[in-house]
Amino acid sequence: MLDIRLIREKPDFVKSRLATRGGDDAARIDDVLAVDAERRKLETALQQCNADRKRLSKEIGGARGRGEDSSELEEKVRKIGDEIAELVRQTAAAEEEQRDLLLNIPNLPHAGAPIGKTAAENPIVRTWGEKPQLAAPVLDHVTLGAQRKLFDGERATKLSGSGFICFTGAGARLERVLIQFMLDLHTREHGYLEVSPPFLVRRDCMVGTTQLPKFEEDMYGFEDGAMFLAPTAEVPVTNLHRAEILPATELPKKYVAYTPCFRREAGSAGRETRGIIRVHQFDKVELVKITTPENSDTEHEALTLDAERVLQSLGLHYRVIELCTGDVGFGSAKTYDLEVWSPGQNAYLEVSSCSNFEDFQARRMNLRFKDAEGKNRFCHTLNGSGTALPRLFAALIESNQQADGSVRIPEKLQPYFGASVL
RNA sequence: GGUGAGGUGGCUGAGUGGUCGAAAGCAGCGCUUUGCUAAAGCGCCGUACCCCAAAAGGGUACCGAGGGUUCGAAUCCCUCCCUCACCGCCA
Repeated sequence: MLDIRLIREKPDFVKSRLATRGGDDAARIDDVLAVDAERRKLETALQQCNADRKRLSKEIGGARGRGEDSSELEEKVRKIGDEIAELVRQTAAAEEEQRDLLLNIPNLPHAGAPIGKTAAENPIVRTWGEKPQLAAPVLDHVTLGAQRKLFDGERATKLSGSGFICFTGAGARLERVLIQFMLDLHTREHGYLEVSPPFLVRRDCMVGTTQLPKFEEDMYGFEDGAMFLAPTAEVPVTNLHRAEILPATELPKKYVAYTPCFRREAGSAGRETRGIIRVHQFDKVELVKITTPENSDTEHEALTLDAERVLQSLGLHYRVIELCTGDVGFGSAKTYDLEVWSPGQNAYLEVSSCSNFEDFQARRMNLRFKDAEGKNRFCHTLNGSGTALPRLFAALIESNQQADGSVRIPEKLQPYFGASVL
């Protein structure tokens, strides 16, 4: 959520920053400003009435204490009471309208974000490793998975419908081992605290981390929208500190969490749906940082490197791209995507998205910290998916396939997996 | 799921209809005195929002949340959430 004061004080700046995203968000700024002006007018009138009532009510108390007649005063206050009731109604309506508007306005792109309209304009920041030299024919993960019986899409569909996957045998083992490998890497070498949060969260949490109200159709909700299956661990983990004021000495908070993630993927049927690339339920190991505004850029770079370490450790060729202003997500100011090379698809595949939300989520969650001067300020929140498991899995087996049809297990993973080939 | 007890400022804890934004204590900040650690006295010590060009200043709201009763609610009534205890059921 954007700061209403920033909008009030620098509307042109806000509009021009929003315009770099494309779309008509700039027009909404005028709507917000109009509602804000009206709201404040109402609030001032309401406060005046409240002050009058408070004063007169005390007079009534005093008069009664002295045994004097107060019926005239009471009549006066009764009238003010009616006025207050009406003003309260109007003020509440204006507040709600303002909040609804604000909740649907995206974050301002980071000052240094590359300007662009579509994903095609995302610059490549850096590239690591090289495409593996594989003997022809190069098989994709679907074929490899079928040959090695690593997962069973048909039977998963029998259980839950299309878009679900069931890992089996060595595949299930590899999946589990990747999770543990990542958790160990981030806790032991990068200083993250492991948490294992609930997967079901209240509606408030989904609003806090910007999934709602805009993307409700992509979420699995139930109990009349009161509860949701988390689409990413970012939701429960970031919300751990919702409505808290953290001591500055405790920042940055660094969390790593493994959770399954649930997404409807509404409207994406047929796109990238081959195999296990896009499914409704998948495992993910997520990194979350909560920092001060001063340190958020530095921490964001470090977070991205931490996520990259996973791919490096597994010897997977990847590149880092930065999302341009037209492609960056609704709540994010700045995002790096990690794209791993998929030999089977002969393309780069997004496995990890490292975003800096600045204070956009913190304002929604009322997540603050006490700075050196004792002032309460909003935190900055960052997260990077420490990698979506099925995609990592796919790239891993494709990149390590051997001429004889077996799959080599990367060295770092062997102690976890217990074998060198699959 | 049932029954009971509760939710008050950073913490402890008073307060059952009218100068209560809220006693007192602790912690914290400042000053004074004595002074080796330390002690005593005094003062300050919540958040959000609104008005004001800004500062100064003024105002409103907030005692788990939301409604209601009333001229007036921390205080009375209703609903919900949460915590604790016990009982039941159960992986």
